[in-house]
Amino acid sequence: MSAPSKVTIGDVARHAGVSKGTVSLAYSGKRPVSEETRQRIFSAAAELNWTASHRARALATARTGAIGLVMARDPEVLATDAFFSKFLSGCERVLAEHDMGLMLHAVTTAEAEHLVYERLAAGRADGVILLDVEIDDPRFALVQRLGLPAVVLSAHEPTRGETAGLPTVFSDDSPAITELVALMAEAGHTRIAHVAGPAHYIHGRIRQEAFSAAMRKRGLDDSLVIEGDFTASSGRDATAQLLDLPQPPTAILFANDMMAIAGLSLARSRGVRVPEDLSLSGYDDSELSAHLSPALTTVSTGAVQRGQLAVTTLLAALAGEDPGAVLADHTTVLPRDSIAPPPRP
Amino acid sequence: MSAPSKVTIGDVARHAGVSKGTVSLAYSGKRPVSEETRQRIFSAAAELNWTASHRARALATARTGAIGLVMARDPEVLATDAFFSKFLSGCERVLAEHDMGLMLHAVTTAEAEHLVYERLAAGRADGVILLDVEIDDPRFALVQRLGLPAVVLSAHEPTRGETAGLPTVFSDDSPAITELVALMAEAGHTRIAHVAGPAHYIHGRIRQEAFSAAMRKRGLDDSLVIEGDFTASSGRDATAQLLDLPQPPTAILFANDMMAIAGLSLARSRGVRVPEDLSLSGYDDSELSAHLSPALTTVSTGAVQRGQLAVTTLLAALAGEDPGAVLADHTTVLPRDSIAPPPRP
DNA sequence: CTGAAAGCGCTTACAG
DNA sequence: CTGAAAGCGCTTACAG
Repeated sequence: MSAPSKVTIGDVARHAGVSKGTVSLAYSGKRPVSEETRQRIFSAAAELNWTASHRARALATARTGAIGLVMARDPEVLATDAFFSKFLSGCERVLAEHDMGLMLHAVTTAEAEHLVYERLAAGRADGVILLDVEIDDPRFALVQRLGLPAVVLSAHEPTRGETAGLPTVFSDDSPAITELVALMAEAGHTRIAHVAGPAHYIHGRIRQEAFSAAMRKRGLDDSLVIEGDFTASSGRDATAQLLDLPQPPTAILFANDMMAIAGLSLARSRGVRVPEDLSLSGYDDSELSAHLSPALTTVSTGAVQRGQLAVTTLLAALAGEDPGAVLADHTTVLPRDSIAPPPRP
Repeated sequence: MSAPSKVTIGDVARHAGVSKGTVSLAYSGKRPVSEETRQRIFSAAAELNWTASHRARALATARTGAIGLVMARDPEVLATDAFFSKFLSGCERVLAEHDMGLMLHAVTTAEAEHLVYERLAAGRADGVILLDVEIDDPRFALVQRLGLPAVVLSAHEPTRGETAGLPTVFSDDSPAITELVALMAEAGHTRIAHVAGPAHYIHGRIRQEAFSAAMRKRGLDDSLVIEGDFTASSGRDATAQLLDLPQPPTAILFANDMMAIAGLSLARSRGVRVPEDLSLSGYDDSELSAHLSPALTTVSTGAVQRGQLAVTTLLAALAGEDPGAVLADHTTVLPRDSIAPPPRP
């Protein structure tokens, strides 16, 4: 059990009777190497149990072989977020193909976040993906100042200048919201409330705007909106507030599953039947939502595909292309049992 | 916006009129540098906007400055797992202090997992933390063969040889389970069931063994055990199975919150009142559990502290110490509203 | 198809 | 307290 892996490309070269350059070429395939010497090299490497040092390669190629991802949300919230781990797994899928890795950072303050991006830019990552983007997000300027390649993940098609010219992968959250409103309205609901996500997030704002637009287009009152923060606790509180209204809504559209599930639980504990007395919908398609009783109508956001697309787009940018704004169209409403006609008055 | 960061330590040295070595020393403090030249160096660096290249430093020091973490669970399951993101945030806390990062990999097959460890060992990480450990986990031998420093996270004190001599951070899951059984038994329950996690995981097995031991010690029947897989879907199915019994249990102890929440939802949809007709408990303290109605009695596992401790321990191992087995004693039962006396027969 | 050599940008003995 | 130089282990023009 003595320290292994001290064998270098030089040892392999010597063992195979070739130069270090040839060993390198045999693996990279960047120039032809005769079949015979290639075999000699491979068996020498196998015999010596050699693997190229990632650190040396990184310095020589000026590539770290990793992308950065920084999560700036409270870990408690992240914990129950259906999006992240699926997104991560999508990223990993394409990173693995390219022999790359993912540097993950969790921060809780703005200063810490700033620092992390500086460290990433200093050679710990070749580029980053920007999540939970805000209006005029300060990170847009930061990554550009740092010369750190980045792609931003957004919830709608960026208007000009909105993402400061950075490559963007966007899904449009609006159609799904419109569809949910339609589902509720067509079941006969007229008093429909929305428990929104924070409006400073683009995805929070977009969902709320889509809700209002859809309601108004049907001539319905769109004023029943409470802003939550994606946590179960805010979902529960918002639901309590709505149920306490003199004219409580008969349907509530939540901006994510966690808030919806907490709301569902609260409603039932008050003797409000779901969906007979109250219809509900979530957003994000968490595993729980499908296995609740009743199962929660929600929206699958194609988080895995967005992860894949985000990485693909970042790699394209690293290769010198300008990917522009690319659409991820995997958002789908999943109608389940939590929406039914409203009770007779 | 031309490519920045092409400024090197040599530029700074020249600008400050010193050697590259002195610049290096001024920052690392590994040898004294006169206050005056230090200032010259710092202002030169500031003026040129220089930051040391992480890649070059990594090669020179034979340290990557990152630890590896590989998640081998289904992303759908991870998504709703209360443990990971808190654990990650704990890791980050101490990594940040040491100017280090975290390489995260998500894999779904055993081969992929094997490959990931080889890549990590090739210089992408200085060490790894082993999660979701199994009996005779093949990774123990793998990391040792690869010469990859590792610490394992376990759910009980390792018996000799169990973790192959690797440094181990363990929390003992047994006392919390014993306490939950006591809570239920003292409320008057005798037919208590357990919906377990997979027995091939150490934490799954330990919780189940603790359940059986606690039940037997009280002279209660410990045979009502169903093995789930930590998903909401398995929690729902197991609960259905239990409620369909001719003599259904009056209390169910679940091995994690997700299964418990799905079980709670199913029970109520069948008209079974919680906690009046059925008492329930979870494990992991997910954010949702506290904001459900009724709030779920569960177990806080100190995931953040365990993350911190795991990294601290790994850093100690990297520094050449032998940390042995260290106890993380932050497991606490959180009594809430989901346990009450059983209904009168 | 292959070799010898320079270079990537730091750190760290070795001298002074 | 400081400098000059070697070294970390690869890759990649440059020659042949």
